[in-house]
Amino acid sequence: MTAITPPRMTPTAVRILDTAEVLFYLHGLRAVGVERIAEEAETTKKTIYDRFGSKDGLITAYLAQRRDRWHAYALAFVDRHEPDPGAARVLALLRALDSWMDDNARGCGFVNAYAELAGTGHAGLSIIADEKQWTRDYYVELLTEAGIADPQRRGRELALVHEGVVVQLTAGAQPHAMADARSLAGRIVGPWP
Amino acid sequence: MTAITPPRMTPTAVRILDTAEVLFYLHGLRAVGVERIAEEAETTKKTIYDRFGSKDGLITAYLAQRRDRWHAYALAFVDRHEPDPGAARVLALLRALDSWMDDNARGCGFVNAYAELAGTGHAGLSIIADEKQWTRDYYVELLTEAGIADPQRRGRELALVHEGVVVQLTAGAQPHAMADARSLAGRIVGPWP
DNA sequence: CTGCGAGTATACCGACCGGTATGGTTACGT
DNA sequence: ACGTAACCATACCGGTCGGTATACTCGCAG
Repeated sequence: MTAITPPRMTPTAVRILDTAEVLFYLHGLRAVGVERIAEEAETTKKTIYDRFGSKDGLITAYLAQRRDRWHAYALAFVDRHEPDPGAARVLALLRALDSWMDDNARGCGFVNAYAELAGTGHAGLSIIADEKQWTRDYYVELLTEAGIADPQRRGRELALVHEGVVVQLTAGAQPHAMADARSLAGRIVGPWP
Repeated sequence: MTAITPPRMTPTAVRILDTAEVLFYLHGLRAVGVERIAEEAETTKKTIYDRFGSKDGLITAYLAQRRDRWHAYALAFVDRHEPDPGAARVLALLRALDSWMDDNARGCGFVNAYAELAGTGHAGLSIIADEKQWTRDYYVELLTEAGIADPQRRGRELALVHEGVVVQLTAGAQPHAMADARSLAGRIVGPWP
């Protein structure tokens, strides 16, 4: 039995993880050392290793927390802005992304993490795939409850646009990409010729 | 005058750059040390620094070479497979990406590099933006020569799909994403309701 | 009262990092 | 023949990396 102990989220562990989330997202995984996280979280390396076991453990916890945070954000945004099933509710998920990116201008944290983790057998890779699948599935779910035809395929198409716009806005240096994404998404959701 | 001396591409410099391109793409920028590049290129750190000045200089040269290689590949692919203007020729650019990714399964090297460089003032960042703009512009150009209406907007939409499918195929772990991208792109290029 | 978990503080480890220094060997153009 | 550019080999530099060890304080539950 090699049961993996999940980190015990003591108050200091919460502070560590919140600090790590900011730094990892802002500067990248390898660019941020454990010592710097300890300093900015006002604790010590010892405590980080007591709580998370290793830097890889901390990275995994970071990805899981970020995934959960995005899911909660998207769910709440859609429910609050478009509570009723329909095309507008589907498109609200893209608006959630737009709003989310106001505070996340460095692109998709999962794509960025993938860039540094792919090829290694890192535990965080499955969390990254998880997040992408969740967003695809949520589009499909919203299309289904809206009674729109062929929700699976349209959901996957919306997910394509969803990921594409993030890249264009950041690496692509295309500040108006969201408008294109919205109009394209509107046509994917709308009636078909 | 602080004229930047471009690297003199001696035979060894070519070997260094080719090795760097493979290693940087496969493992990431920070994950690969100068010493390892020297070993695998069968040369020495001294020569690397003589030719490229610094690791950042080598990274910049890597991005420039990769950009040029993709441009040449895309141009040649489209011309060879669909020499005549029209919708099929526009879609051939997406097929070029499909083919390109057979040997580049780790996603977009520029998006990956952006993940590690964003926020720094690295010279490579403008090369990344360059590449994204070139691909967008090429879509627009192909649409224009095909005589398709509203080529600017459709070009930007195709570029969205283009970037989106790479993310879904790699970080998204969605092996069938290319089929969705193709059918969506087909509708973007095709007649409008 | 005692034991324990949480946390602090600090020193340390070997390995590796980007980058430099020294010195020597070839090949080639003038 | 001589200078120069390209390259090789190796040792070295200060700094940082992930991770460990030691020793201490504090609050709390038995």
